[in-house]
Amino acid sequence: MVALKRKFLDESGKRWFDHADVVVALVEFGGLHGYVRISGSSLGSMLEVSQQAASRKLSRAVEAGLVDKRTGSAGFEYTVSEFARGQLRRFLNLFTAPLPRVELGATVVSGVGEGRFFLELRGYGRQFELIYGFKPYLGTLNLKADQNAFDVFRMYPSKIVNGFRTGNRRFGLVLTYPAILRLGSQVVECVALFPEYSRYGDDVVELIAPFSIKKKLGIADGTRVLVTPVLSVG
Amino acid sequence: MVALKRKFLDESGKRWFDHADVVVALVEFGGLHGYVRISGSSLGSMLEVSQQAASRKLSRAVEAGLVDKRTGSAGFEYTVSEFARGQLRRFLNLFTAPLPRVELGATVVSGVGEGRFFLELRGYGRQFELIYGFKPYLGTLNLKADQNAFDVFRMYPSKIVNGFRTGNRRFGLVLTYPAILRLGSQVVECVALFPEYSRYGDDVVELIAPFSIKKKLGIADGTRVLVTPVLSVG
DNA sequence: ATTACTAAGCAACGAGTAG
DNA sequence: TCTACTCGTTGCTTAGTAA
Repeated sequence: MVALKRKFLDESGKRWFDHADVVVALVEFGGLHGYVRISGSSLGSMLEVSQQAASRKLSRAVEAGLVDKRTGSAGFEYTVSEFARGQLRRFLNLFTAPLPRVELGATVVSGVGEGRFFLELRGYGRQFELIYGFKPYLGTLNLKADQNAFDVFRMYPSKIVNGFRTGNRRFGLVLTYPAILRLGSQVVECVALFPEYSRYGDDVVELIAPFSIKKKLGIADGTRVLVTPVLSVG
Repeated sequence: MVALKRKFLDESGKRWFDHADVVVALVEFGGLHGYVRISGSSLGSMLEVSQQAASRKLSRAVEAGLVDKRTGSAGFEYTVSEFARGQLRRFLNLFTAPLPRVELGATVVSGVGEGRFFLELRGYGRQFELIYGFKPYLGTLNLKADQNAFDVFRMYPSKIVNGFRTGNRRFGLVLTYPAILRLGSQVVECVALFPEYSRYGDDVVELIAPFSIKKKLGIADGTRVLVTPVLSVG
């Protein structure tokens, strides 16, 4: 049972917002469309820090690969790196994109039964009840979506189930999203789970409901279904 | 001669990127569309800092007015404040808006002749020459634009003229942008200046060129002109 | 003018713990 | 469980200065 750590955020140190001051300043002064000639002291006066601090911040942002540096005729010039632009694009997308009404196509797959194990843990179970007001059926329905499901769900407000530790074992947090599952004309309200530690990738959705979804809808592995993130259940 | 400090960036401490980690995490977990239930320890595990640090960061972001806090059924809930959303919107604009081909309508106004004084300072003059390759005529043409000119120009890559100090006097930095000035069919390539310290507001554009623009175009106070930011002169 | 070093001060961090 | 306190340590920031 190898659990992978899901990256809710990028790797520390290489996240653009670890160097947000430098990146934002560069963007504000045109560093998105080309190299900007800027000295440590100028950056310092804009960010209201010393020349030394500003120079250091710049070097570190360059080291982290978020800012590109070159030598111009009148000193060093900097621009926002393509790597940082990529991260920014994703972030801005979250900001500007209206909540999409997406019906994710997905195929029912079989889990390994560990969903039951986790749901039985008081640390998780109590939180689910508190947040959603129902005692979940002790088993998850696993779907393999046709695309990256987490990227779709994460645009919605998550209800966070906090992690905890029992004895010497740590259990990670779980991002949960209210969802609707469709099979033909049948509709089930449920909750999608994206655990911090999971055996699955971002295209797998684990669903819970107050009852066995499989039995209620009469589905088996391989059945095609549609799943949609929603703002709230009920 | 009262010089106002132009705000290139927002006030320190109340800038969203001073709390970028918290704001970004909140956005990533849906805090844009409503309150998100999140504990210090959860935020900590996402940002890879301790529970204490995460709680502190949250409180500080709340104090700064960037994050709103409320008490939910299962603990505190947070959302990105409208104040922060405003800052983010402006930032996103810089990022997503294509460089607009704007012709700013403006009226020629008379300055107080201090343009000449600043241009004569070696600290500025040498940098202008180095960057733009011409010795500026010792006087600025001042325009009062019909809208906030700085907000338009700042979408373009700026060439920064660094500040300096002579004796005990400090001279702030100047953001400069290549521009084109139009009067009827006549066109002049010039450079727009937005000094850190200025007597004017963001709707006033100070222009320099290798020659006297006023004489070349035969204009006087009150003449209507059009000014357009461009990527480069020549 | 610039960047970058060192030393001293101070703010932020994590560990432990209380409420 | 949570938040929030203290405290010792770490690491960032600044001033001064060299190159």
